[in-house]
Amino acid sequence: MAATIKSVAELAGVSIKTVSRVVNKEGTVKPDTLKRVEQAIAELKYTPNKAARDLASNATSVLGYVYDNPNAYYIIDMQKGILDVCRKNNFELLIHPCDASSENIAQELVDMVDSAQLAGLVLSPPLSEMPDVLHHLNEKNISYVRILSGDSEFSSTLPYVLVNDFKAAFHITEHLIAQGHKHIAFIAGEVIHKSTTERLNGYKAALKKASILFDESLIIEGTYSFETGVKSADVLLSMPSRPTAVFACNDEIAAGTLFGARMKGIDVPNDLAIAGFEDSPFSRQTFPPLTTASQPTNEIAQSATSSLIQYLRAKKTKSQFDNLTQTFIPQLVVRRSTKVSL
Amino acid sequence: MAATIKSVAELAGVSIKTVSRVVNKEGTVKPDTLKRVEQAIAELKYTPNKAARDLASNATSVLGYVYDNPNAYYIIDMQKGILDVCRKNNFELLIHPCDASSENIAQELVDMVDSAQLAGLVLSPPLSEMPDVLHHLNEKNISYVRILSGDSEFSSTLPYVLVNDFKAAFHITEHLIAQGHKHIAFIAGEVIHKSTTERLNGYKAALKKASILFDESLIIEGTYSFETGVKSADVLLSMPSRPTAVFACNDEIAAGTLFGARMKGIDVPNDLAIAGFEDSPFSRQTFPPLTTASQPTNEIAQSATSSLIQYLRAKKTKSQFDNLTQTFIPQLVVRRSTKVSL
DNA sequence: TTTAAAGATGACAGCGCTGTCATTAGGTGT
DNA sequence: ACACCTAATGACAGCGCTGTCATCTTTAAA
Repeated sequence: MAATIKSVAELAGVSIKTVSRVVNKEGTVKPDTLKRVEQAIAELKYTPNKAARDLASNATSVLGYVYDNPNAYYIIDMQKGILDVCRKNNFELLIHPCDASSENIAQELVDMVDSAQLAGLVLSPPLSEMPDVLHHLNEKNISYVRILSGDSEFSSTLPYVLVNDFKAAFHITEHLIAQGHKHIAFIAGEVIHKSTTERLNGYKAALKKASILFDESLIIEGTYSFETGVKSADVLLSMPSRPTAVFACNDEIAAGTLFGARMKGIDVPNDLAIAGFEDSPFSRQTFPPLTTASQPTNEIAQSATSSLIQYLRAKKTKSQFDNLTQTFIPQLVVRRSTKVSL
Repeated sequence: MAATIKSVAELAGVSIKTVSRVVNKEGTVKPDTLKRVEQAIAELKYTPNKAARDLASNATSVLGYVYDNPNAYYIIDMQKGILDVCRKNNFELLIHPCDASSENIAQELVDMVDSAQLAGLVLSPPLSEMPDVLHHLNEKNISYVRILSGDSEFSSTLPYVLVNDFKAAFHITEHLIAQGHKHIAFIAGEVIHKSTTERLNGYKAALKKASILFDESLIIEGTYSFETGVKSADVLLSMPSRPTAVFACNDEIAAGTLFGARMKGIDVPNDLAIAGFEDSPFSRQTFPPLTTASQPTNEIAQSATSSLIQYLRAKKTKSQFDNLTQTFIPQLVVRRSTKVSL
């Protein structure tokens, strides 16, 4: 049978409470006692029983990662990042894919947290940006950390991590302009994603800086999907004065646009430059490879998760929680889809 | 505070044990008692405390999904399938990405199961096919279900699910032959994946059936990666008598091959037909879209997970476990990369 | 009607830990 | 020497459930 706290205590010649103190790093144990206990733990290969722990301390150590995002790579990266931090802190991770457009998504999440007895939630867009969801969580006093698109910090009791899509989009558009483009189309993703409007604003800002008139007809609304790209290519390429460049809101759209351009025999980047966003693995594998903006998803996830855990600890001990918000700026990656000579 | 079994018992006017019986569907409760208890549960919105349950029953209800697979889509699909079944059965899922090529992967897994106190493991290739890993798990009496490539059932106390890559590869190759190809190259993935050899064997069998001589020089060894495809295209296309078709072991390789062919100005499918495997989302999005074989990953995951849960139940009650192995055959999906008129 | 067997329910210990509070040991100052 | 304080440790209840076994109730057979 597995070792218990009792067997460790006996071997070390101390009470179980002292073992508990060592395991929980309470720090009020004499150095030599500490050593004896640690040795006993090692010898018996003791691992604290999670269930007993949770039960006794009336607090679980399971976080939930809730997502609704079509990008498998993004999710996998997020998961890895969250997991890394969870492991280091003895937390577990529960995965919960869901449908953000569902009628009662807020209730679903609350119920889920309840029934799975979660300590807290990691929310990525678009869930992290839905007022209704946040409101319900707040009401039930559920802890969560948000990853969201934005460029300015704001005050909040709960932790959050920002991704500055505005600046990244600005840089991409500037790059396009630097290649000589003046007619630059913008293909948007779901408007429910704040990233869409942030990226659009970055695009607009760059145009303005270059004194290029913003042309409403060059904006196409769609979803973060390959299909949107294909359809948009169709629309854009049959315009009387067609754009010479396209800034797609993500790589999927960009890949679709590329596909659509191909269908029409349009050469990329000579006849049409295409830029994406997110640096998905396949953005390197299209022909030609896509210019894009790369965000350190893994790091973002880690940062968010450790903030959440710190918050939970502070909450438990009722101590002060310093909400040190990190901001990440996706970096421009130039590839052949926007530049001939590379 | 949240309702406990005690409060439910009081409200229903029964003992806590009876509530426990209802919650666990033991079936030895009178219909009207049952109704009273159920009503009390609903009224108090009672959810059993997982920690207490696990502690008292000395068994956790957390499964682990261990994977080392470069295909994000595959993993996401697997996860969803596993999760669906877990939810229905009140199990939780712990995700554990790992590196199969690591020296002490077996030990890592054993330790992980230990420290996270897992009930069982879901193993997908290549881990499900590594004798050393399985051996270690067996030694520690850890329960697991395997998803693996194979075409014949075999006896095993532990559950497993088969994916018949042989037949699927056979069909793909036959399709290529039907298009008039006689010079068909095969680009292999990691040999550690049994799927690689299964697919190669399917390829060989189809050639044989069509009386086409197997040509060793048309076989290229590589990894399941885009890069392998690019490099292979280079090699194949500079052969004196170059192949007219390529069967790539997965879509990534196929996409790479397509990319490589493009670089050389080779037209697909007219000058070179390319088939992949796995039906990854991007196989639809290359230009031209890839012919491939589609496996119902989600179903496979579900099947595997429910087998595992059944096994665990049987083990707990020491009853007979019927190892009903399911076999899945990936289906041929024909797209333009192998066929001009479509 | 009596009696045994089966069915339904309850009492209670105990799973392995943490929190609370009591106790003991080890200084410090007078 | 004493009281006095702090640091280190231990005793013990109890977290919310399940398993075991005892008890009570019903049903069917004699």
